[in-house]
Amino acid sequence: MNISELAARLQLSPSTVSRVLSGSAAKYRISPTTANRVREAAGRYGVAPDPLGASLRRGKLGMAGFLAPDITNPFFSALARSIELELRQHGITVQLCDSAENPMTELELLEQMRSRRLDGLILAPVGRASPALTQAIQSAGLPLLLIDRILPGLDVPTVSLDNAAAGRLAASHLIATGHRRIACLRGDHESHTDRERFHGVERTLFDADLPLRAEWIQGSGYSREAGLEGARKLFLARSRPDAVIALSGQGTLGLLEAAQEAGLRIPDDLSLVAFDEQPWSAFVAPPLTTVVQPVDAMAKLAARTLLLLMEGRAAEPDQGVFPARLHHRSSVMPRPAPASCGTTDVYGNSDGAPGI
Amino acid sequence: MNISELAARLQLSPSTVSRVLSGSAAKYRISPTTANRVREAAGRYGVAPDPLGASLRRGKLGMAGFLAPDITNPFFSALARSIELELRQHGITVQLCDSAENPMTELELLEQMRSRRLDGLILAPVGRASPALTQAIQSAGLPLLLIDRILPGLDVPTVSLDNAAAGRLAASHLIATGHRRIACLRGDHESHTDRERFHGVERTLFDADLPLRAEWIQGSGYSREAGLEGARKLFLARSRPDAVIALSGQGTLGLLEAAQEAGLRIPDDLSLVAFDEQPWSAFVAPPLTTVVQPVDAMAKLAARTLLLLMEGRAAEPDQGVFPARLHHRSSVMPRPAPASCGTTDVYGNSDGAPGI
DNA sequence: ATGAAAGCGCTAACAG
DNA sequence: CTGTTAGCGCTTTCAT
Repeated sequence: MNISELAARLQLSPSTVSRVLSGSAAKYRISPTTANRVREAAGRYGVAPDPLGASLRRGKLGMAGFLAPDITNPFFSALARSIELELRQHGITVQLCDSAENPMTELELLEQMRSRRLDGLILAPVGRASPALTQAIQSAGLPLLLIDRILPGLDVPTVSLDNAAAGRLAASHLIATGHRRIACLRGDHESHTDRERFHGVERTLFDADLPLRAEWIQGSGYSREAGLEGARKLFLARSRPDAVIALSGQGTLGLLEAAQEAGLRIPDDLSLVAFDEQPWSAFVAPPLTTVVQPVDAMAKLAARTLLLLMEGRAAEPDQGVFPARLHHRSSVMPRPAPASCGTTDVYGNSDGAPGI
Repeated sequence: MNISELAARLQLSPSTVSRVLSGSAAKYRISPTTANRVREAAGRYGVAPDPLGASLRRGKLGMAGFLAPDITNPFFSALARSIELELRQHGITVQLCDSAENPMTELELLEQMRSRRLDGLILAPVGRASPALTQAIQSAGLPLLLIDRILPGLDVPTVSLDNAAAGRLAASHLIATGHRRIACLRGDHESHTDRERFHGVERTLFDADLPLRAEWIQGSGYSREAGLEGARKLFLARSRPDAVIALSGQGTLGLLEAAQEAGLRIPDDLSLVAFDEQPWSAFVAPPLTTVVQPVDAMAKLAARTLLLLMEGRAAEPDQGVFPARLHHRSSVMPRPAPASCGTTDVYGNSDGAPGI
């Protein structure tokens, strides 16, 4: 039964019933008697306004979207949960979508959400800034906000980590603990996030006069498989690194797998700093020193900013860059300082022997 | 711009444009000339039928829902991804929702989806079978299918693991490897899933004449925190078990944490079989022997069955119970058989000394 | 091969 | 305080 039918049964006009049921009884000064009569009947027959009709009429859906690149990644599922919580508290339902790290899917989904006239969208892009995507975003015509992986050159409010600083943080820690042969397992090179993190690492090593050999830069992609493949290559490097920074959470899983395959012990053979704290970070062997993002704070800011945007207000600028923290555990083993300025190799593994 | 405006510009009626754009040009024998003219203009102006209007008119949304109890749990996020993939291939968008293991939220979300007139719903319930939930499901009035956690006494198509058999599988393995003091870290006792798994374990131990002390049954809830708390109690047991079966994936994380706290070594001090293969199962210390569910097959069947249901056809009965497999890794350490039938305690830990 | 018209269920402007 | 009316954007008879 719908509002009109109920109205008929009550000998009232649909308007009146609508007003009561959509909570504007007071505003229209519906008599308490009528209001109660309506509410009672609505309850009894299980009548509620059909959101479809209401949305069509109002031009509002009461629904925002969150499009994540990988719902399987704890970072994004945590983000999703927090965003949903925050938005729901403000009466906004969220439609959660997963592009599975696939730019095509992402584009389709984006188009879908646009055409469904969502009231707003939080987008954590796959990270590949294609013209099509840029275009789709710019012409989306709905309040939109980017989170985590940034698309540069796009004038859209944004919530993200200070990725360059995070890269520096990881590298500095490794340097401070005596590592001198620091490798990097990257994510998707085309993503701004990865580039910034890498840039931070690179810069820090450079400033410390430490080499960053080409064979120490591996990995291309955010998947576990990409991490596995990259790490395998890394472990085949003729000159073995004494530490590695893994720039992606899923990639770290691949690294762990490769290390297992190769019989490489962490941190004895190789120290590891891994991006993204994960539920299991403390329990793998060894417990991982991680770069942790303030997921909750980021989600909350994103949600609130979107709410603002949806009200037509402008987002406050520059609130959206968060600092990373290091969570120290045992995947980093301090290395003794080299005897002197010479090329002495304490670990005897710079002789070109392939790693394990 | 919408269909009518486009029609006006083309000097056509909205009907014609609608017919072309919704793919029924052939059916109505629209002349190819007109059809192409429409398509070209639609492309140029970026016009597509507004799903809202279409849905209202058709009474169909082209959208199904998946309501998961914990999107943060890899099992459910994997499920979500597979379901979405399958459904999207059939032109159905899926709205993914997360009830965060909260029955209230679940109820609200369910009500929402009902009122939004989704075309179908796959529900992985939190697992607590309240009358309100049962009622909501029965009166949902949309094609609905339960997955993973079953609500008994509800005549609804269902896809699930053979949980009792899975429990038996885990217990038998432990018995076969010489364990005689087998504990169980449960999930939410009110969920059918947990009960069945536990029942399988209990029954197997009983049949093998093995004791199952009350203090060896701990844990109540699917969260990691619940697992932590339960495991702590377990490790305080006056009589220490030589193995534990963890009935929930998130709970296992808590167990691992508690073991770490207590300085308990797995599998030396305690063997572990954990439910739900997780991305990290192979990398924790030690790599975990897990009970694995055929997630993909389950998701596919669920999606296909829902599709059937949405076409008004009945689901085939009894296709929906899947067997579990054991993935052998190193968290189970074979125990030597006791010398004889006596009470000899090889590990010297039945003397009532607290765990640790 | 196309158009006119009705109506999906709702709400908001306007009228009383 | 309540009703009337119009129309959100679309699809689908029914007509031609």
